[in-house]
Amino acid sequence: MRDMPELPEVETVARGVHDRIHGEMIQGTWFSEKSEPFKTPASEMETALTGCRIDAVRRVGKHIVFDLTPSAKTAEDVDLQWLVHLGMTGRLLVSDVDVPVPAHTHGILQLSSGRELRFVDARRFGRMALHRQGFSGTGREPLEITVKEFRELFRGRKTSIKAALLNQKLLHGVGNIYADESLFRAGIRPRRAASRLTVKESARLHASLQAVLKSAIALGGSSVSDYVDAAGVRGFFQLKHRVYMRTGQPCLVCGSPIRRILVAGRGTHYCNQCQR
DNA sequence: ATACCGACCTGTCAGC
DNA sequence: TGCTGACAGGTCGGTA
Repeated sequence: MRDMPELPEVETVARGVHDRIHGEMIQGTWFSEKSEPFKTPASEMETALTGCRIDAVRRVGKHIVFDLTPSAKTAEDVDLQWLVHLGMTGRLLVSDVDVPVPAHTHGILQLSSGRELRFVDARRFGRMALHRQGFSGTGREPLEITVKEFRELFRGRKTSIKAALLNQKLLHGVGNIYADESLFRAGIRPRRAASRLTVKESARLHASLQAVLKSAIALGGSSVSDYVDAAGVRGFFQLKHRVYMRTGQPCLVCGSPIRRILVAGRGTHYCNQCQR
């Protein structure tokens, strides 16, 4: 089981990084040669970030947003933000400078406390970028959307409900694990057409999605320090998930074997008895 | 416009 | 034992 940063994990990381480094100044930066995956060129990030104060670190969707105050304020940079997306394998570490830099480190912020914020990402699906207009994400926040708005997201969508849940332009923050888990808890098959959910079903899905995300955030809280300071999440997910990666194992509700199919190109896990 | 699919990238693991 | 290939998936860009 690998760590796959979705909303709860990103929330956990963002809170942990905020608690450790907010208020610090960025005294310098380093970015790896492999700058191709970066949305903003490394030289541009270097120039913009150096001298900034980190006011806050927070989550928007699956993005980690650093709210910055530049040293020499210009109108252009008043709302400067630094965005980090962890992709599949990205980690943010707060380390003392004498701690060896891990393999696959692609970005470092040198902080006024003498520590460093390090972005480590073996697979390089992660991204770093500057943003200047107030980043609000690509879609709606799953934890804030009302049940009525939630239902309206899927109106006219020919695609499956699972694909719709994963579509970051509709909701942002939901990934493969929480899509499967919330559909199981709502009793809805992943291949159901999004536009065909009944009012009751979309209400159940809204409730179960929020419940599972909140529950995972609560569990993630205890993993914050481990995650940020050291190696990574040691699979606190398995304790909670009921279908994800449980192919062939008995459903925890009815006992029938959990099935695995491909939906929207993703491994998708569900119970054929409990989900209709 | 919406929807779908392959590419990106490398660590892990099953199977020989 | 050691190697090979399939697999994992968030997002983006190309195509239907």
